[in-house]
Amino acid sequence: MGRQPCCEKVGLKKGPWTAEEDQKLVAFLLSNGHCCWRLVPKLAGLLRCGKSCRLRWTNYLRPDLKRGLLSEEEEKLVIDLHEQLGNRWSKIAARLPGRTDNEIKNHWNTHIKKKLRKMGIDPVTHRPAVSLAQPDGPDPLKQQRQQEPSVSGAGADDKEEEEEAATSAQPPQVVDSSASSASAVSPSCSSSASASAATPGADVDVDWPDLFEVDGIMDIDWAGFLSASGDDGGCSAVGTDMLFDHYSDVGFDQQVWM
DNA sequence: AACCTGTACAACCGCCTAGGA
DNA sequence: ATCCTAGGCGGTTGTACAGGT
Repeated sequence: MGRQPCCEKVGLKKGPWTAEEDQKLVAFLLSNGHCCWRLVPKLAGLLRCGKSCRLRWTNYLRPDLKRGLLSEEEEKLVIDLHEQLGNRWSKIAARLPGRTDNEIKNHWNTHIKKKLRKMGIDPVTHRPAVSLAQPDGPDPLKQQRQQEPSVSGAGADDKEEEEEAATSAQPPQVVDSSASSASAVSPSCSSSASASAATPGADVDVDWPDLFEVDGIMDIDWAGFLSASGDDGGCSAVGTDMLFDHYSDVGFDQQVWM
């Protein structure tokens, strides 16, 4: 049996993308869009699988992406949305213009999760984590796992448990209200990729040919092209006041965070 | 200066789902 | 109703880099 690979993997390149590959992909997508991701690498002259191209485009090359750290407001929003939606990163990303699910997921796992734990908040339930009463004690994660029923099955069960835990704190009434805002963001940039790429951020006029005079395409300050994004370029330090507000009912010590 | 460890993030993998034949 | 394909999603891994010893 077994599952068919998404594409012929033989002879395909893996690993980090080179600037040249980026240029080829961007040039192709901007001029042609994508009718079918499977054909994109062939037509663009890339030794990559379509899936890889799609990922590279949506997570890294899309011109409407913001770069840099999440702002204070964005981080707060991520926490809010995670509380409602659980690990539905794409849904969360749909509410944050210019951010990708991958980016948010990474930020959550590397930054926010840690901060919440430090604050004594269980990042899954968004409630005070009992086991964190002794921050220097045994690994709170281990204790948490021990408290939970066995999750050796992984997969769907695992997810359901987490969702249940997350939603038990607050019922998931997020009926695709994301749809409205999501449409403005178009994180999946599916069939409208070419359109959204050609007109990133509505009335932004991007001089695309200039892009290819840059060595590594990601050296480009996309934000510079996207004046409509309206943030500070993503370089602002992630503040915490809003988090303190958010969890004020939990009653954690602000000093712990600092 | 060299090595070790931890962190951040890009990329991959496998599963799920929607839509068409 | 069933099968197949492509796209999408979330979890996990790999790697480069920074900081510490």
